[in-house]
This record gives sequence, structure tokens and C-alpha cells, in this order.
Amino acid sequence: MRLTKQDWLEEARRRLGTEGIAGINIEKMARSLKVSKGSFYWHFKDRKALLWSLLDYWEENTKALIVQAEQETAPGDKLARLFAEIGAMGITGETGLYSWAAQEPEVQARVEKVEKQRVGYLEQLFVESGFSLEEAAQRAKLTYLAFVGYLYRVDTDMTLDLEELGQSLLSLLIKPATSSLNAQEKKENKA
Amino acid sequence: MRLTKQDWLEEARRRLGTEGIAGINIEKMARSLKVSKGSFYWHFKDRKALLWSLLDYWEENTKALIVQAEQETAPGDKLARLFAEIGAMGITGETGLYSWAAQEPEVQARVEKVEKQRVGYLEQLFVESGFSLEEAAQRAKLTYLAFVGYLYRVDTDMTLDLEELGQSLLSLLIKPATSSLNAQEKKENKA
DNA sequence: TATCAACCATACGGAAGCGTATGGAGGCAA
DNA sequence: TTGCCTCCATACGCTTCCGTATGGTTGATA
Repeated sequence: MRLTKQDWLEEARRRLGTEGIAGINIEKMARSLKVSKGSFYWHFKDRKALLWSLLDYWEENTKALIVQAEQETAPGDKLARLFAEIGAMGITGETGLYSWAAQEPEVQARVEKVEKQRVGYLEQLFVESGFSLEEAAQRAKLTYLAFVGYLYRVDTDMTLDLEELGQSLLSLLIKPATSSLNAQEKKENKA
Repeated sequence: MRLTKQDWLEEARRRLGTEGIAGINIEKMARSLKVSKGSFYWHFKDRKALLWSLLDYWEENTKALIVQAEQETAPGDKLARLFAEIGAMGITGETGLYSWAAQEPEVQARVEKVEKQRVGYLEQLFVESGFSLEEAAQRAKLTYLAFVGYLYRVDTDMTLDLEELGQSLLSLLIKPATSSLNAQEKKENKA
């Protein structure tokens, strides 16, 4: 069977989701794909190159997600959209990246860069909702932590499903300010 | 140097915290402890036996934590105490257990058992705070997810520190009900 | 159809880990 | 002193990876 670089990347993403970083084992992958590892080393310099490509993909994914969310107008809708899109595409494998990052500083730096974008975006949503910068930062981090927790505990009894999580966060963290913002809008309408 | 079983367990816990499950490498540990692995295999049947002992320790730890928290009376204080104790003892290594659990069903079962105790306890706290069972369950899970997220992102810019997290959860998830409960208490006082 | 580049198989060397076998070293007790 | 029990060192076999070297296959193209 003739493979492309993409085939290998897809297999790697599958395994990152189910078995974590340790699942990205060239000889096992070759067996799954029914080729020899000669194929792998044709498409990639070494194992690290593959993992690095995975990081690229992951980074693009985050950006795309934010673009999608921004199609909504209200911050609450943006957050809901964000969770919906995440649920739709299924970002399995994040956890694998984190544990990998914990071991290699280079990777940690890249992961943190992407995470900064994420938390930064969440922060923006809370600011749009009418919170102060400090409040927004706090709520953004809390939201992100809950999300990371979700990623790790998904498929156990301990977690809400993604929609529930989104709704909970929405009602607990955004609602109060949205209503106060509505109050302000009413004021402006009267003026 | 003559070692005890405890010495090996402590070394393992250290490594679980810093390097995760993969860090529990018998030959590396032996080098750190300046003995040969002959010592290890005298104290433990095999690597799995050591890991299993680690699970025991972790389970006991959770129970102890709950006992400590129960020394407080108000549910809010209990939650705060919980986070304080966690911060004091530093439960590093949890994340290593999770990723290990993801790979071995036996371990997964044990981890989930302990997690059920944890979330169950949190649920109880929210019920004590005046929430309905459903609300309490939702908030307990959210709290736990945020906690797990914290464990994974600690030592990055993406997280609040543990006290902040506790305070945030307290003010966002318990406060509203506590005040409504206060309102009820006032009613009762008038009657 | 002959050639060349793209792609893959096979076989190997080497490192790292696990677990075992066996033989001490050292204390303690008869 | 002799024997025994606890604990450890050393050396080995086995497996599973990674990465390389080398040659084979296939399909497009001149």
C-alpha cells in the first residue's frame, strides 16, 4: 500500500488521542498501516519531525476555532459556538501534547504560546460581556482550566459533557454581567 | 546503602510528580538512590507492584483530605480548607496517575472510584450550601474539572494559583446560594 | 520500452528497559 | 565459629524501540 505524509499524520493523531504521546510508536504505526517503517522514514526525518508536525496542526486548529467563534456577535454566543465547534471536530489528543510538553521545554514553549492565544481570546469574550480586565482574566483562566479538566476526564463519570460544560460556564460566568450590560443598554436607550 | 520499601516509594512519588509515569524507571531510580536494581526487586515483585502501592497511597491521601475539610462547619469554609490542605501537602503526581489510568483499565477503575468519592464530597458541600441535587452535581463536576485542569496547567501562565482558584470557585459557585440561604435564615429569625 | 524518481521492504546496529539467577556482604544468634 | 537471614551487586537474556543502509518495486514520462 502506498501512503502519503497525511496518512501518517492521521494515524499519529488517532493514536495521540487514544494512547497519548507514547502511542506514537513508529513500528506500531507501521503495523497498523500495514507498511514497514521504511515508509515512515521516507516521509519524515525522524519521530520528532512527526511530533512537530502534529504541533503545527494543533496550532492551526486553535486559530480556526477562534475564527469560527467570531462569526457570532454576542460574546455568550461566541462562547457557545466555541464549545459547539470543539465538540464537532473533537479535539482529541490535546492531553497527549500536554504531557509531552511537560517533558520537553521546546514543546512546552510552543504549547504555552497557543494557550496564551486561547486564554487571551476567552478574556476578550468576558471583557465584551462587560467585566473588568481583572475579572475577565480570572474567569478566562477558570474557563480554560475547566476545559482542560474536561479533556482529561472525558469518557468518565466525573465530567459533564461538552455542551453541559459550555452551558454551565455560560450561565455561571457570563450571565450576571450580560444582564448588567442589558441594564446599561436600557439606560442608553432612554437617553 | 541499605534501603527500605519506603525509600523506594518516596523516590517513585517524587518522579511521578516531575516526570510522570514514564519517570518511574527502575534502573534510573536505582541510580538516583545509588543502589542497584537488585535492591528494588528485593522489595517489590515488579514495577507494577510499586505503581499499585502508589495508588494505595493516593487513595489514603484523598480520604485524609476530606477528613481535614470536615473539621470546618460551613460548607464554604470546608471548600476553602480543602484547597488550603491540598496546597499545603502538594498533591503532585496526580496527572501521572491519570495518564497511567488511561492506558490500563484496572487502574482506570481504581482512579474513578476515588474520583467518585471526591466529586461526591463536593456535591455534598454544594447541597449543604442550599443547592438542589442537580445544581449541586453540576457545580461539583465543574469544580472538579477546574481542579484537574489546575493540576495539569500548574506552573504555567495559564492557571490561577490554588488559593485564587479556590476563592474564584467559592465566590462564583457557592456565594449566590449562601446569600439566599442567609435570606432564609433572616426569615426564620423573624418568625 | 527504458529510465528515473518516488516510495517501500528487509535487515541490521544500538540503546534502554524489564525481570531473573546467582553469588556475595553483613549482622545476629546459637 | 558456624549458620542463617536480610539485603544488595553483577551479569545475563529478552523485548521493544529508534534510526540507518541498502536494495527492490512501481508508475509516470520521454
